[in-house]
Amino acid sequence: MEQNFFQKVYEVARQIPYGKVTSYGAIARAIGSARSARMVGWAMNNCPDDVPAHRVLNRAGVLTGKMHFDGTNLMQQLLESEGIEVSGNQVVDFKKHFWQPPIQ
DNA sequence: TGAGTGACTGTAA
DNA sequence: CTTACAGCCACTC
Repeated sequence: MEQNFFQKVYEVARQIPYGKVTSYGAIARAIGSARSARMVGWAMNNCPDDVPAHRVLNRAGVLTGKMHFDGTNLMQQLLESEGIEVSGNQVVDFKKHFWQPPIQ
């Protein structure tokens, strides 16, 4: 299988700058499948180590995938280490840290 | 081959 | 304002 979809997801996810975050929908739109936001999250389930999955959140800025990380608070700590404030499972000033991936 | 599922999103009530 | 529902695509069983 080509797995082109996954490759595109990873390619976009890798472009997320340090200290920035984006949403599944934004990535889905960037790869031309705006309605495949769920698939983006599914792709993250197989995320390679070189893909900063902790910078990918849902539209509300909530760490929906935090449970998929080894540590219960690993995702939050990674974000905080990049200068992003996290309250509980939600990012503070999400829009401020939001990064729009380039539409291909 | 068909039905079920998911790290989501947007609109409706 | 908050809560619910339906749509969506790709993948697994």
